Amino acid sequence: MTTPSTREQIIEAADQLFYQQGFDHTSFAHIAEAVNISRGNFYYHFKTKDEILDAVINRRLANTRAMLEQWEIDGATAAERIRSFIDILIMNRSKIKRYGCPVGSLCTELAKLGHPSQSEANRLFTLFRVWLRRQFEHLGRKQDADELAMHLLALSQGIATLASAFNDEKFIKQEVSRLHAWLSPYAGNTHNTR
Amino acid sequence: MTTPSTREQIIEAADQLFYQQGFDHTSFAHIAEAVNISRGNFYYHFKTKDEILDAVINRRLANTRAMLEQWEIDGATAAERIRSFIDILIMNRSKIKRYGCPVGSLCTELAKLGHPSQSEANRLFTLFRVWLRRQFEHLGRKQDADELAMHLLALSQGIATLASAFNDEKFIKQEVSRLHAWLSPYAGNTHNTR
DNA sequence: GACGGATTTGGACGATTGTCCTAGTGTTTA
DNA sequence: TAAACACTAGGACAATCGTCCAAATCCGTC
Repeated sequence: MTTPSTREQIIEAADQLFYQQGFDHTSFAHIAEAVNISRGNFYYHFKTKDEILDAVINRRLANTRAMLEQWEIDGATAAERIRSFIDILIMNRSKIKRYGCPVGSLCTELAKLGHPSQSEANRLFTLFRVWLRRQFEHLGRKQDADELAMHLLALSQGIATLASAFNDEKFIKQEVSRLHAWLSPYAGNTHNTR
Repeated sequence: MTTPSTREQIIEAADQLFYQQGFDHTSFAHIAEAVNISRGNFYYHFKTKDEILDAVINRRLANTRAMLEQWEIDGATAAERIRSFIDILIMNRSKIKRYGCPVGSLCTELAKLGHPSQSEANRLFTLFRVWLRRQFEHLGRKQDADELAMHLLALSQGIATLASAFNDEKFIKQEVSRLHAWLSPYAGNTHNTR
């Protein structure tokens, strides 16, 4: 068990703080306190705050790719794999209730700031979109696979937003049940190979 | 045609800027420039920035109430009234594409900031929720009226978020069509009084 | 033990933030 | 005309922001 490098500690702390407090509102002082280093130390590891943001986004991209690959390994059928996606709403419900969706809230904030890394952050959405699209194609929905993927993505976003606004975990469970019921007709009568 | 008071001009400018740039990132200087007044003038009209926020929220609450009442007047049936709600996604698609949903993005930001006016902002969501619930009750769905209302609200949120991230107006139209198709089974075979 | 590169510290910097005050300009009322 | 009031301009203020630097410290190598 090696101790993570300072650079990685900064990225990890920034990742969490950007999620919990937002990018703009998170200052160097906040991150420094979390990692327990001096403010001046940042310049050695990152030239600007935007460089930290890029590192955080890359970290999230890598984590997301790893997660999708794992689902690909664990899920025997495409329907099962899509259920893995739906169930992250349940698994992360506690944090979602407090801070919403990490992807959606970051993209929305960067859009409002007109931030140059906006397109990089949006790649997180694209990752899910492409992956989900492929799953729906496996379910024999070649025609509207992308539409179904986007629909599922959109609903997940909205669920996170409302769960946070109404501080309601039960709503998440309710909508997840709805989603599973919505998915089941697609799940049947196809050869669910990968 | 009377010229609006300075106070109202401030609130209106702040409303737009909070939507376009976010609350935290919008400074007194931004608003002052938009209204063309000196920065020092603020203190006469508003003691703190939070007071401006409250005024903006109240303005949005009033506007939303007026809009819902108008829909109540214009729509002959409950289904027609719900369609009015769905169609704001189309009407505002240009701004939604750029800045997302004004309600959702504000509530998400205030939640991350831990801002005291968070609950006030969430009343905007409640306004829509209660109104939609009543419409679904009119459609004879007493049992799950609230669930349907929340579902519709959530999907609208997600559509706005993704349309903004992917900079895609066509996606809005696509999802609105889906929504109308989703609604039509509910719309039939009931007495659609108000 | 001495050297040298990697890492960290604490603080300086100019700019910007929200807040607050005083002086001044208008406009209405007596 | 004079007093009272509503409103505005401009700047001071302490704090905080992101950025940047010089000096100190750590640590492995000769």
